[in-house]
Amino acid sequence: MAEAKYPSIYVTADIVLLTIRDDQLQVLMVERGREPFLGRLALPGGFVKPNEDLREAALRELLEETSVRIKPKHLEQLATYGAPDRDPRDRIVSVAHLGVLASLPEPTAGTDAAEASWHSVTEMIKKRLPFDHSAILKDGLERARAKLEYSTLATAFCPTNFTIGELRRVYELVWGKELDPGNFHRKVLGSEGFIVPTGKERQSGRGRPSAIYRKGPAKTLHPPILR
Amino acid sequence: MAEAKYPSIYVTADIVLLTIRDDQLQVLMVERGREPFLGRLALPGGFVKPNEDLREAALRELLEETSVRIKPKHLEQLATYGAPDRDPRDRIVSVAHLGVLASLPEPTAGTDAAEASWHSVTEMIKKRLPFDHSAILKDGLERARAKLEYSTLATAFCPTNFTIGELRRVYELVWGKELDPGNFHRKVLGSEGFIVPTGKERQSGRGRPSAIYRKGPAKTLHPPILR
DNA sequence: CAAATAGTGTCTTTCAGACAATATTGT
DNA sequence: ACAATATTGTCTGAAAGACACTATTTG
Repeated sequence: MAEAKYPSIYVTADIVLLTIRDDQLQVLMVERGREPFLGRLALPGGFVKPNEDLREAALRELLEETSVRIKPKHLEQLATYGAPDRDPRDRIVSVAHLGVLASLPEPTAGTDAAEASWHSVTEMIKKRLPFDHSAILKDGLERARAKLEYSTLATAFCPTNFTIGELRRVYELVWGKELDPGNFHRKVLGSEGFIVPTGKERQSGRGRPSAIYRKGPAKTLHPPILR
Repeated sequence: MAEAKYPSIYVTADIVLLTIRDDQLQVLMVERGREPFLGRLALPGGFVKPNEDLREAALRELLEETSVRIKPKHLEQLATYGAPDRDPRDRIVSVAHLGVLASLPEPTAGTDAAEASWHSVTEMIKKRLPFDHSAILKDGLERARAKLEYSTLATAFCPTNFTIGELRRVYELVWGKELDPGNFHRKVLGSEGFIVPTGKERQSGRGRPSAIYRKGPAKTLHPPILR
């Protein structure tokens, strides 16, 4: 093809990885190990290899740049950011991904050289992040918010077994507003295939024990759970 | 950065441009002028230039490859396709876009070398298109279908002035099913800022004359118009 | 018992969808 | 008058949201 006429472009895969920790919506960030923006907090990501799919690249970078061993329960492409000046040095097009994970047993961890750490999404949204990572994070958050309405994405924030109260907390933290426990309960159970009972009960804390559920087979919610 | 370690990748911008012509949902295709797949029908698109935004590239390719002078009323990024083997020769990542246009006065037209022509979406969906263009077209169609529900995208298929009947026809053709005229009428008028009356009336054909509307200021529909 | 959380019941409003009825034109 | 399209009206059922109420646990 036109190899000479069209100088190639560097392609990276970045990822907005969300989880809920300490009753907070958090995002995984890495401390940049090289210029530009050395030492600054940025979204994890890196160059796509010649024979690698975009999704693979996002997953690999997650493993390399951070010590996140467990794969995200959910991973989807978000959007591609390609403004010519988005990187001050080279022309780099970034294919951003959105990932969602249940809170890990081991908190931050940091085996490799790169420092990976969880941060409050609210705080990261306020900060000015390097490159166009502020826009990417904002878009990722909005995507997650929107998908809670009509998809079963919320279960990706939960461990295998969870209570309706925990699921509700996911919605509350991502949407940033409290929901009526009673109405939520009914809506979730009324949405075909969203969650299935395990038969088990109890769990933690004070108050009446709750039934324990697992993710159901549904991918989309009928009817949806609106913001 | 790692220029040596990470061989660059070619980036193209492709576009699924939809319109309604001859009471049919149609998509703009070009006849490929070079290998691979020389002579085959494919989605318009081409290489992103070094200092060009992705959106710009999509628009430029549309102008270059086809004689579509008028800009699409709507243009958004669809998704990025980057399977390593999606192009049999080089590693090419394609940032696909979705465009929507009102039916042009001049039908196909074809000034440049490349042959551009409108085709029934239904037929193109059935066909096996080169590269992964079948998947891209399918995704583009699904995006358009979904966006009719909660956005004002449908008006992008219409000229400046249109009747509710014409707007309904957009929904019917994109969704592939007939809608109740009465219910549609009420829903559209009840959706804040979707369309505004021009005061004018009449238009064409048989039957009671219809009021003429223009696109309103709203971007999203409250309440939505569900499939 | 008080506080906390889980879960159920009730009521009002909104809206979707089916379908009937009326309005106004061209043939 | 008839066919076609626009527009309005009526009814039923689903679901959202507010909120009261019951159930069951811990402290």
